[in-house]
Amino acid sequence: MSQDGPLTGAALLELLSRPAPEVAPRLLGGLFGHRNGEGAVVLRITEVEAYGGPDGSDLPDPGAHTWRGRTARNASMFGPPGHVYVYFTYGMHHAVNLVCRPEGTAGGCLIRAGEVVEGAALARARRAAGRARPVPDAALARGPGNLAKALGIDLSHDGAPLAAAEDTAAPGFFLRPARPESGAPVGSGPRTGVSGAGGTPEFPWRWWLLGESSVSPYRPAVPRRRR
DNA sequence: GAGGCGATTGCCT
DNA sequence: GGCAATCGCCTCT
Repeated sequence: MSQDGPLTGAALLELLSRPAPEVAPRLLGGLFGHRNGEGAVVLRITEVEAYGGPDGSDLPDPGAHTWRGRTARNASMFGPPGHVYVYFTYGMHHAVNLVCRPEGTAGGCLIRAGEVVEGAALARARRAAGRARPVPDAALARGPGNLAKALGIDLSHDGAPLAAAEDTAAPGFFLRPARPESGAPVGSGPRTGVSGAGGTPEFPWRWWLLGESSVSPYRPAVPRRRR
């Protein structure tokens, strides 16, 4: 994939090399897109969460998949920045993170929600699969599982590189962060669905654009009942 | 090798 | 608001 737009590629890598809680708010309002053989879907990011590293690291995060160290599943989170970490959960949902921090250190930003600004027809078709009712446009990419589905993302994309600008011909991912001076009102709070210490107000590592209908509702982690 | 559970979602009551 | 669906990964035996 064409990796380096002249200046933007370097700027993107510089941004993504920082700790995730620093990067995440900067992603709000930016564009994130994915193109494959079916076409491209592009989002304006409206909700993100930051995740850190393992116990004993310089950014320990008991709510992160990396908390117990590197495994085959989370290896991408320890990889170089400017790539994506895709995981599969609940037996049916995928979610996508942008890997942050230099290689060897773990961190990432979970893209939780966005407003579809390009490829809405394709996103609608993907989201409609297996459903009785149509999906409102504001909900096409509301929630990490829905967002991954709208973008056509699955485990085969884990570790894929991120380009700094959209190449309208090449398949793959691209990211265009928001301009730092864009002063849109932002909310922040505890991360959704994170259990244990990582879900406490001490980790207010979720950010969203206020007043956006595509932002997912907050849900605290619910301990699963035993059968 | 087995068992538990999850950075969720959508339907049902 | 409650809860089933569904399976790969992780932990423990």
